[in-house]
Amino acid sequence: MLKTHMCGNLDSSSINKDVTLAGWVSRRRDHGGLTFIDLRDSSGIIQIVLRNEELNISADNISRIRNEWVIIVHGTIMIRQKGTENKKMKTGLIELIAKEITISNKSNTPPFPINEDIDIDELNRMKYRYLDLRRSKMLNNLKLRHNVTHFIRNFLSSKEFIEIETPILNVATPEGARDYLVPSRVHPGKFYALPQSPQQWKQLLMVGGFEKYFQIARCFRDEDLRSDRQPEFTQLDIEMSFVEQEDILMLIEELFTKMIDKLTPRFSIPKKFPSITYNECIEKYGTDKPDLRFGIEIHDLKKIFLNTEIIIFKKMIDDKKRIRAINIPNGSTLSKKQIKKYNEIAIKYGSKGVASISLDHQIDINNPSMDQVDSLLKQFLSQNELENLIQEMKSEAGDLILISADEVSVTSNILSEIRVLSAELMNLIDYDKLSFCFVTEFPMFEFNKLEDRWTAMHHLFTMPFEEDIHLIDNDPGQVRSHAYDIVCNGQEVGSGSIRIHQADLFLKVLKRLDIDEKIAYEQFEHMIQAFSYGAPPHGGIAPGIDRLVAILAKESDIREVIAFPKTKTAADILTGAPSFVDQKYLDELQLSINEDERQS
RNA sequence: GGCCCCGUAGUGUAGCGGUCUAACACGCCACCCUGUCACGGUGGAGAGCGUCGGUUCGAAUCCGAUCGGGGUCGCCA
Repeated sequence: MLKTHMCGNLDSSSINKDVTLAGWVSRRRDHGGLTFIDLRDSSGIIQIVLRNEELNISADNISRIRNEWVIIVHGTIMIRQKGTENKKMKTGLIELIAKEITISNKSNTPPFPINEDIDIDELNRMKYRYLDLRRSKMLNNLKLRHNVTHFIRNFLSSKEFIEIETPILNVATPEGARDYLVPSRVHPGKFYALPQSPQQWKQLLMVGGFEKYFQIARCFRDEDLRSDRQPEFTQLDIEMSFVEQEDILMLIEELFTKMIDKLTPRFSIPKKFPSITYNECIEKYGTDKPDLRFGIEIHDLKKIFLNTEIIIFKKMIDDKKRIRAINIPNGSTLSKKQIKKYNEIAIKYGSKGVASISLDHQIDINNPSMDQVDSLLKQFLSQNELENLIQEMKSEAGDLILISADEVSVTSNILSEIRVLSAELMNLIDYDKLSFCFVTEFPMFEFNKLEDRWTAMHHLFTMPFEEDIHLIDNDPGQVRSHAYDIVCNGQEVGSGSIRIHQADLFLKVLKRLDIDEKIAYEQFEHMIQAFSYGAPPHGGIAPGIDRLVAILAKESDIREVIAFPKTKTAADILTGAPSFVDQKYLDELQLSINEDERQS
C-alpha cells in the first residue's frame, strides 16, 4: 500500500507515530512559509502542516498545490498546539507534520466545489458523477447503503437463508410493466427481457427445494420515471416455503427494527409494525401507502348530510357518490392562498373543488354558533349538521374541515394529498420518526379501464383468499388476496404475497385475466409444469433497497443513494447511454431502424 | 402522452422592458503573509444571459418554438 493509515481513522492514540497518508487536497491555507492542507480520503479529513524548511520539495512547488490534487504525505502525527484544536473536525486534536510530499497527480479545477455541501445543478453532477461522489454527502449515503446490504446479508444468513443469483436474460411476459428487451443474435427476431423482478425464478427455487432464498437483485422496468423510480433499481428479494403471511411480516419487522437500531439509531420506530387492511387504509387515509407519522384521518359524512339542503352534497348522495372530510387542527390559520391550492389539487383529480369549513378560535365546540363559522356553505348548513359535523370530525376551536364530495377514488386522491400537504404546513410531521406499517388484504384484481379488462393488482401468482375463490368468476373486484405492502412514512418500501402453488388455481386466475389459454400455456407452461411436481406452499416479499436507504439517509430522491443513476428520460449523462450502434451490430441482429425516428 | 417549474461567468445567486458594454459571493490567476481551519490582504481575468425566431425605437427581461434538466397526472403486475 502507498499509505499506512486512513486520514479519518487517526486519533490521539497515534501521536508521535510516523505515518504515510494519501488522498486528495480538500482545502489549503497558504500562510507563506507555513501551509495547511486538509487531506481527504474515503475515511475522512486530517490537517497536514507543511513548513517550508522541513520539507523535501521546494516552497514554490508547495504553493502550486491545488484542491483535488492527489498527494502522498509522509510525516509524524502530533498533538495540536494548545489553542489551535478544531472541535468541528473528528481529527481536530491532532495533525500530521509533513516531512516528505509526493505529488501523485494534478487536477483541473473541478467544475463545482467538492468541499462544500451546496446544491449543484443535477445535470452537472451527473456529467461529473465521479467528482460528485467525492462529496461527503454521496460518500456517506453510499456507505450507509453498503451497511444496509451488509446487515441484510448477515441477518438473513444467520437465519439460514441462502443467496442465489438468477438470470438477467429472461423471457418476456405480457403482464405488468413494460420490459426492457435485448435482441438475440443467435435467434434473429427473438428477444430476451430484463427481469422486472426475479419473481418466477424465486418461485422455481421454492419448487427446487431451497426453502429460504434471498437475493439483492437488480430489476428493470421500462416505464416513466420519478424521484423514487429508476429504470433499474435494486430490491431485496426474499422467498420462503411453508410459510404463512404472518411469518413473512414478522421476519421483515425483525430485520428492519434490528437494522435501524444498529445503523441509524437516531430514528424512532414502532416496536411492532401495525397492520392495516387495504380497505381500512383507503377509508382512513385515501391511499394504500399512508403516512402514519401524524393523525388526520378521513371521515365519511354521508349520514350527516342525508337530508341536507346543500344541493351539491344532496346530488352526490343521490348519485351514490361519497362525501368525505378531514379535520386540520388549527387549520383556520391557513391563508386563502393555501385554500386555493387545495382546490387546485381537487381540480387536478377531476373534481370541482373542496368545501372548507373554518371554525373560529373562540367558538364553543359544544354549542357552536354559526357566526363563528366561515364557509361558503354556511347559508345552507343547518345548525344540526354543524354540530354533528364537529362531533364526527372531533374538531376543536380554530380547526379547518375540508370536505370532498365525489366518486370514492377521486375523494381518496384529493384528501390523501391534502392530508399530507396540511401536515407539512402545520408542522405535524416528526422527521425523526419512521412510521412503518403493513398494508394487507389487497384486492386480487383491479379493472383496467384502458385495456377494458381485469388485471392482477399485485401479480398473477398471488394467492387469493380461500373463501373468496368462488367470487373469481362473477365478482372479481371483491376477491381479497394474500398480498401485502410494507409502507414507511407514506412510501411503499416493499410488497409481497403468498403465492399460488397449485396449477389449477393458477389456470383459473389466468382465465379471469382474459389471457388466452393457448397463450397462457406458451407463456407460463414452465410455471404450470413446476406447480404440478409437488410445489410447496410459499411466499415472499421484496423491499426496495433504493427507497429504504433514501429514507434512512433522509433523502427524497433515490438518485442520491445510487452511485450512477439515470435521468428522468432514462439516459446516462456521463457515458451517453443509450446510444446509436454501428450498422454491423444491427445487421448481425437482423434489426432495422426506421430512419425517420433516428436523429443525432 | 397531458400539465407545471427551471436554464445568467467554473459554482451558487441577483437583475424581470432602457440606468446591464450584466451585479454579488465563492472559485480561478498573480503577488504578499509561519498557526490557519469557510485563513487573511492587494490586484486581476472570466458570462452577453440554453438555442432559434418574433414583438418593440430598445429584450436576460415580453411572446412562440426547440433542446436540456426537474416535478406531477397517466403509467409503474
